[in-house]
Amino acid sequence: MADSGGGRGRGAPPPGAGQPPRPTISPPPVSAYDFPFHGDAAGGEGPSDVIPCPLTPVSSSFFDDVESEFESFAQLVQGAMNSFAGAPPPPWALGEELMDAEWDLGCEVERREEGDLGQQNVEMTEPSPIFTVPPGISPSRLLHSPSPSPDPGKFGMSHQLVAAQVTAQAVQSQFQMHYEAGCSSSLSVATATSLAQNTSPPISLTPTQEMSTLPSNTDNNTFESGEGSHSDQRSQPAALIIQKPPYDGCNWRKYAQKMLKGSEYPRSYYKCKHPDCPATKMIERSFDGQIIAVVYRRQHKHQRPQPNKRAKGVGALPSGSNELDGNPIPADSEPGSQAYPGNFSRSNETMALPSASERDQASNYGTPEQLAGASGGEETGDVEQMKVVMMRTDEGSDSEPDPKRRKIPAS
DNA sequence: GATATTTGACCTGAG
DNA sequence: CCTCAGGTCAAATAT
Repeated sequence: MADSGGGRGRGAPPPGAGQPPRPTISPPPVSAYDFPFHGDAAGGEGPSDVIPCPLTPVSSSFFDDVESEFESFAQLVQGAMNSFAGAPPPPWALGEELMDAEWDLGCEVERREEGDLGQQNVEMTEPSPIFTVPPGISPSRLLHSPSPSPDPGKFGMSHQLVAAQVTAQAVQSQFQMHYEAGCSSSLSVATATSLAQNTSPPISLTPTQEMSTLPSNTDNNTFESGEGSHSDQRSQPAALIIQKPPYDGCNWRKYAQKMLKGSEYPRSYYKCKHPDCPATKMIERSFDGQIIAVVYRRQHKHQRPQPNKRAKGVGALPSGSNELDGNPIPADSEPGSQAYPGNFSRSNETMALPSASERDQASNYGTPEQLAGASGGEETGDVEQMKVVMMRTDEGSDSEPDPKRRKIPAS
């Protein structure tokens, strides 16, 4: 009710000020264990290495926490970093990997909540490297990053948040690297972008603008920049860039936007336009328009549009399939960015111009098999149950009925 | 005029 | 049982 009243309107406030150079982080290969579920939903082709979607719990609390427990937090981060550091930063296209992984899983990336984070935290500390911190980025930097309003009391959470943040950063960085390299893979998932970019001078650990630049397939990702042109974005990271939700291959319709309590950024809710598709996704964006986190919920019940392996291209929509739902591509869908990953299960090859969207898409769609399975009734009897939580292993995610379903009016 | 987005209200679940 | 927070709906508005 009233919560949304806060900051509605995703207006994009003035971009914060300049941002520090983006650090480079190379995400290391992640083991499937990261994704407890989905083993091969993809149809078997799924990559064994799955990278957890970097959903970063973005919220002001993060900063708060961080600040309050700065030291501890630093330590925590450092520890995590150390672990990561050990992993070799393969130049592989993270985006693709991610995509595949997500896709295979049909992954529903779920933003880890505080509680969930706890687990994450554990993982972070564990030897299993979620990502490595390349020379470009120094953990110390992260550690030293200033944090805005401290909020003592949430220590535990801060760690988790931090961890998540770091992960996200890593991923983001990676994506960016790819982009720059010419790889168009992008991370649609939650990347922690500068959480505090403008809001506060805080943590510099966020590669922020990366996201903004990333998708830049110029034509595909339609960024809404206050004024700037896409080209500028590349060079001007600080510019206010509003990233549109990544195109997943299906059309999403924004049906709501809300300000979360602990978050400084509003969360946008999108629904798959497909009639039967219960898939929804939530995107958190910073005021700058950067995507901070993307969470997918439920799987698409419909078949994913067939990507004709056409690379993006403005007119490269997959033939006919582009209309995924028969609807014109909404702004959110990022017209033009349709490079669907070939199949739900795999898309690497197709990704000529993978954009964040692709990844996104992958994450939501079930692979054909999955889809079928869903209907068939494997465990997916209901897509809703498909809620796969990236690291949430403790909860019975499968038993999740429907997060919050509004009661249906009797009439 | 149609479609998409915005926004307040409502509902549900968790604490 | 109550309150809080999150998620969704639907009307209003914008494009």
